[in-house]
Amino acid sequence: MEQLGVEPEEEAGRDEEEDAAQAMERAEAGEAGVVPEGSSSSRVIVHVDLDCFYAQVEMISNPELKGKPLGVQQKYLVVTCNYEARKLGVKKLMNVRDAKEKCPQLVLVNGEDLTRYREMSYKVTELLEEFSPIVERLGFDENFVDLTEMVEKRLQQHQSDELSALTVSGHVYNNQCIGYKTAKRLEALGISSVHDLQTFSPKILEKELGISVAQRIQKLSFGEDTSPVTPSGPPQSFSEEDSFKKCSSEVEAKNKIEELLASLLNRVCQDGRKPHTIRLTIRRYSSENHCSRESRQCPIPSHVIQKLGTGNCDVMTPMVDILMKLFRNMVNVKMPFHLTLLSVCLCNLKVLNTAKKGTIDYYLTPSLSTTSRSGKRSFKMKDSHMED
DNA sequence: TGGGGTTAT
DNA sequence: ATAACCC
Repeated sequence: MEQLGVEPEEEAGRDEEEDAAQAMERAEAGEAGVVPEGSSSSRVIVHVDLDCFYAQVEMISNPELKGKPLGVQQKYLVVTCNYEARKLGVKKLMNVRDAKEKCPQLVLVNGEDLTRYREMSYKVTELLEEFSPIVERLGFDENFVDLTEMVEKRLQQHQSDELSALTVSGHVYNNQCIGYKTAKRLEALGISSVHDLQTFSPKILEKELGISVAQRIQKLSFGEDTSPVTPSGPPQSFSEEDSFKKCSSEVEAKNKIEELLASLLNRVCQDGRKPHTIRLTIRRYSSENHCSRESRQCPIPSHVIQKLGTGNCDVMTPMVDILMKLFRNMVNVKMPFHLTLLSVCLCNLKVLNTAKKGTIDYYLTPSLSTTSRSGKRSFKMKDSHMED
């Protein structure tokens, strides 16, 4: 086996940060899996998966909720719930009506505003980054930490003062992942179990799914995942969306877009980097094909970018104007329309910098090097003079 | 089915 | 710009 993974158990009713810290302590204590014998390819990766994260954040915010069956509601869905609620039959992504029917005592809090969840989520990631900078986020509540280097260092120390080999506990991370679309295609090939996939002809699978997907999922079917833990760093995009039963007029749309944009501007202001692209996404009402969205994006004019984060200058107006142009590009407002979702995204984030052309800093600045992978702690920016 | 995110094409 | 994936 190339890789061992560990999924630390979380404990109910604890502060999320404590959970993460305890998991790491256990990993440090040697409970994480490691293969000492020479194989240089073996890695130690801890998977920290927080259960019912939103519900836990809510219980920390309001301790009176602890001990009660609690669900977090977005629109008419209970997106997650605590263990008390689960015991009483509430499931993730359950309809509010079904949940109330199953569990009349269920306490519901609204979780449509993700601000506090997002903040707590990054606190957890930052905590894990103290152990190793190689932390990859998956959603708001999962982190993968590559502890290979840390463990190897400790192993060397250990070997010098003790003659024993370390005993290893921990289990192979069980990867049963296959997305919806791929699952359908596999089923059409008669593949419905992990075993089916393990024994299926690699050649035919490659023809069917393309070499990249085919080889990857077949390795996964044997529990082998050699993909690196890629440090997530700061987010690549900021977006806010709102879904609703019906939006059928331009003014209505504009009001909602203004709301979304206002929150986004706060977030982007706190981040410090500047978005160079803006995108508007819509979902049209339709009986079928509910999943499909359409979007339009465009560069943010540089004079608008400069005003970002300066607070007093009105950046809303020009940006709303841009968004409404994108809107009318997608929606013929002279015809009746029915939208069920609007989303605004600010992306293509660039670090502002003091680097002048021709200096060492200029060439060392990630946002100016061609690939621009928004450098995080590797390059801390100082004062923000601008010369974009 | 929410309100986010990422990468590949 | 979209599609597919993740939570």
